[in-house]
This record gives sequence, C-alpha cells and structure tokens, in this order.
Amino acid sequence: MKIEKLIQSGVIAALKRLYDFEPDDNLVQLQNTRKDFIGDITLVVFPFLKHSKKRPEDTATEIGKYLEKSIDEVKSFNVVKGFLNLEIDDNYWFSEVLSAWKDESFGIAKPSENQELAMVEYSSPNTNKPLHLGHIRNNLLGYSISEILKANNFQVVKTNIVNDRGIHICKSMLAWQKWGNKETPENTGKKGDHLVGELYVEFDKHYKAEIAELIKIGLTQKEAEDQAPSIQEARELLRKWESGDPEVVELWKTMNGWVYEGFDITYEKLGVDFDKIYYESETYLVGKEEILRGLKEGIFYQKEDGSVWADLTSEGLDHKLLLRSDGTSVYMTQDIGTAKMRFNEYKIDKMIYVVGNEQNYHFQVLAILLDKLGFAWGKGLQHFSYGMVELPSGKMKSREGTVVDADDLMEGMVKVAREMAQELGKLDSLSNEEAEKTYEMIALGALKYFMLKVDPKKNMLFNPEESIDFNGNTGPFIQYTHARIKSVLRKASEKNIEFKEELVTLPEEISFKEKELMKRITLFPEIVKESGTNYSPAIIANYCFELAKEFNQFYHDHPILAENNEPRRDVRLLISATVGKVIKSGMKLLGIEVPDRM
RNA sequence: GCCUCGGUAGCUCAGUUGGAUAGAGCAACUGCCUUCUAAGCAGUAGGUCAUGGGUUCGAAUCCCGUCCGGGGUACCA
Repeated sequence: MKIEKLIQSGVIAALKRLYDFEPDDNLVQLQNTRKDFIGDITLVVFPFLKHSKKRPEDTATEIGKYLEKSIDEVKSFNVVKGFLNLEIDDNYWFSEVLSAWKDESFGIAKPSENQELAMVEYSSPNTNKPLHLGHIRNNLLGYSISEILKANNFQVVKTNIVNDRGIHICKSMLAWQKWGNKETPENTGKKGDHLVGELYVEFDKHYKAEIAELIKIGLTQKEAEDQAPSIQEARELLRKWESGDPEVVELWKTMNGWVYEGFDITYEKLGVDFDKIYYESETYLVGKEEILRGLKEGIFYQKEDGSVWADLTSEGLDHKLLLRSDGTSVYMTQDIGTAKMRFNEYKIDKMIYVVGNEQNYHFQVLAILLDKLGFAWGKGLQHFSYGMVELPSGKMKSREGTVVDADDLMEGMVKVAREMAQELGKLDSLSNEEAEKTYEMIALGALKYFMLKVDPKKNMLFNPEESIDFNGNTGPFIQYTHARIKSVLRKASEKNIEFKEELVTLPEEISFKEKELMKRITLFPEIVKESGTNYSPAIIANYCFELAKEFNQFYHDHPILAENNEPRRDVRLLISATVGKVIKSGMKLLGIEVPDRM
C-alpha cells in the first residue's frame, strides 16, 4: 500500500481516537516535507484545531505519537508550528524503487481490452502554406497528450483534419496559373508546401497592389478588398471547384499533392503521426446536410437572404452563421460534418481538439450546436486550448512573412547541435551515420522540450535571435543525464560489476541525495496521472528536469563504480539504472528520444 | 463596448489546486576536469508575486475594484 494512503487512514483513525472527530478525506492535507526540514511527509494540522481544542504544537505531537506507534513505516516525527513532519523508513523507499525497476512499464498503463477510446485531433493545417512555429507547438502538444492518455489507460486514435478546400487554396492555385511559370517541385527542387506557400504570398502581393490602386480611384478599403480582380478570380475558381470543373479539380489535386509530400517530410522529422486523416473536402457536405436537417426541424432559422443561423441567445451567446446566403458552408459547418463522421466511424468516449485558444468561442458553440442537433456526445467535447507562440515583434503572420518556418527551424537546430557536439568532441567514436542521428535527437530534444515545458494554456515567447539553449533547463540536459547513466551502466557491465536485482539490499546508511532520488522516482506514476488529468505535458517535463538535476548532484559527489562497499555500490547502480529508465519513459511521453551517448 | 485569458528576478518559465523563509534556467561574476561524460557541479548577486482592498490561523494562489497586455466578438479559416 502506498505510504500516503496508509498515513491518511492513520490520521483519520488518530483523530477519531484522540478527538472523537471524523474528517473528510480532503481535510487530511499531506505534502512532501520541504527540504529545509527533517522528514519525508508532512501533515498540516491547522484544520484539526477546532476539534482538538489544543495548540497546534500539542495537536501535532499527539497525532505524531499515534502514527509512530500504529504505522510501521513511520520511523519518527518532529513538529514545527502546525506542521507534523513524518520520517519514513528508508526500507519503504528502497522497496518502491526496487519494484519500479522490476516493473516493465512503471507508471505507464499497458494496452488492454475495455479501454476507453480517446480521439485526439491535432495539427489540422491549411494546404496553402508550409507549417510554422505555431503548428509545431500544436503538433508537439497533440502528439504528447496522445502518449500521455495512452499511459493513462486510454486507447487513442490520433487524427488530423486537413483543410484542403476553400478560398485560401484557390488563391495559391490562381497565382500558379498566372505567375507560376509552370514551376513544380520536380523542376525546381523546391519542397512542395514551400512552393505553394510562395504562390500564396505572390497572390497576396498582387492583391494588395490592386487594392491600393482601387483606393486611389476612390473606393473604400472594404469595397476595394471586395472588388479587386485577383480576389474575384479566386472566387471564380472556388465556384468552379464546387461545381466540379475537371480542370480546376485537377489543378487542386496536383497542388494539394505537392503540399502533402512536403507535410509528410515535416511530420516525419518532427516525429509525429496520425492514425486517421480526414479531409475537409470530404466532410463539409455532411455538415451542410446536418445544418439543413436542423433547419427543417426548426432548430435553426433562415434569414430572407437565404443564410442559415443558430440563435444561441438563450445560452448567453450570439447568433451564429451556419450557411452563407449563397448556400456555401463555413468553418462551423465543416466541423459539424467532421464530428458526425468521426462518431459514426469510431466508438469515441472522449473527443479532444488540440486547437489554439483563439478558437475558444468556436468550440463552445460547436458543443452547443452538436447538442442541439441531438448528438448525445456533443456536450462532452474537450477543447484542449493552448496559447499562442509569440515573437518579440508580436504575433506571427504568414502573409507578412513574419513566420518561423518549421523546416528551417529544425534544420537550424540540427546544425547548432552538430557544431556543438563536434566542438566538444564527444561523438568522435561514432560512425558518421550514428553521430548524425544523435545530432538530430539532441536538436529535436531541445526544440520539443522548449515547447512542452511551459504550461500549454499560456502564451509563450520565442526569440529567433537567441537560439534555443542546450544547457540548463533543457532537453539536452536531460538527454545528457541519460547518456551519463548509460555510460556508467556500460562500464559496470564491462567490469562485471552489474547489480543483481534479487541480491540488492539496503545498506546500513544512505545519503540525503540517495534518499531524495528514491523518493523522486516513487513519484513518477502520480506525475503521469496528474499530467493526464490536467492535459499538461509540462508537468512531465518539469518532473524529468528535477529528476535529472537531482541525479547530476548525486553523480557529482557519490562514486558509483569506484565504491568499495558492495551493497552501497549496488544500490547506487540500482538507483542510477532506475532513474535512467524513468527519464527515458518520461521523455517518451513528450515524444523526445534519449541517446545512449552524447 | 461586451466576453475571455493573463501580469512572479534584467530575460524565459516553475510554484504540488489555501500552507512553513516564493524556486529553476539563461544572462553577469567566482570556483571545480589525472578519478564513473564539465551539454556537468558548487557559490555570489538579483523579488513590494502589476496595484488597492477583502475573506482567515495562514493568500502568488480565493473574492471585488483599478491599471497594463493577449485573444475573441466576421457571410475569414
């Protein structure tokens, strides 16, 4: 039984016995003892004073005496003001670490039958431009939260809804027709998504110029934006696409194909993947049908111009457009269609949308609309809302060229990692291929950890001027700690002094750091749970950092292989090996690989 | 205007859901490689937790007001 549970029930028994008082479980507040005090677990006794009718110190002492007597694991206690610090027997932590080591999947649920199914939607790019830094945060969060849900006993289906149709892609198509010079990825060597992205910028350049011209001859901004020839032509392309014009559809397929080839490369480099991909072009009509059904059933209403709306004023919200006056669908329409298709195809218990917080209102409305349409699962949708990535200059804008391109960023990071490693000369013994693989691992580790260590809900700042760090609270720091541990274990095996798990025993005395490490290891399963219920990879990231930091301190002043006292040496090897294992599985939940050498 | 999220060290971020003297990393300065990897370790310095009130044994954390910033409120997605 876990020590916290033991103590909790011990405290409840003590209160009953001493003060004839039965508290709620949540009144028993246990926390880890602060480092400046002696002890492992601390009980806050303030809430009990009303019933004990004694001073905090006396109350704590009485409870302490009771626990010391009734729970074997409680070795001793001390009282500071209203805090009862309990010292736990080293044997308890030792046995926890030993079983952590033996447990193949310590802290991680194994796939089994009857798991609930969670579908996680993430990435969801438009097909008119390459992925940028904002997408990176989305992809890393989506991937990581999927791994964390798996670790928390969910079956997970990772999904991606590709926004492959609409005015945005028509703009790139038009630009290709008019100014594209028949360029293709093949004849230029350009990555497909980048080529299409350039065309999108090209369109915008002409469009802006036309607007300026029109304003000069007296039109308002709004009129000019509406009447510029480029946008008119793009709209014409969209109409042709919707009516199935073969030539337009062909161009659309070709250009989207280029983009997908580019995306695949970026996704692979990032190390993210999907179990099921939906395309907006295949779901928007389903959404439209649902809206029309809702209209027929009187759930929605139609204005004189033909547009369809939902009245959400009874929910404290506004009126929301669902179909334009020309009958075409909007963002919301498509999401309704996509949701319906997904729930038809899978037995989804939990649907999670990894989408930026600028869409908070959208998902609030989506849940209500699905509910109104009679889908029982509508209200249960989870919007995993995360903050924006900001640059020192403010928000990123694709059209204004202030975006940090995903491919460029990753490439740059690998370059820095390579230079740094070569300077340190650490990987000289590896083959070129192995070394190159390690550079990538480190570069991606730095990038991913950088993005995931901050609370997903908060906006974060990325400064392209300062490259992402490789020292301190970073991915490489944790990777390095893992490599160090592996190195020690390799040498132990070379010297034939590996520990045998069935023979390791607790030495007479263990140091403060050794105990701290054992306690930290024991926390891991709880951390995995917490990150699952809070949808926060950051909790895991910060735990891994603390663990690695503590290991490095331990490593610095405790000889491991050179320790003469065998029980002591073996327990140090056990602790090291277990820390290595926990780091590896923790980082895996973040989608970060750890090298054996670096 | 209305809705919503945020403001913690020079910078980037933690802070165990109300507990003890608010913590890391970066940047600056000092030490430590003949001993298991120095991408490391140890130390110095850096704070009116935006601000004013309130709630109580106890507030960075909860409530109200104010200031500053982000996002939303589109027949864009």
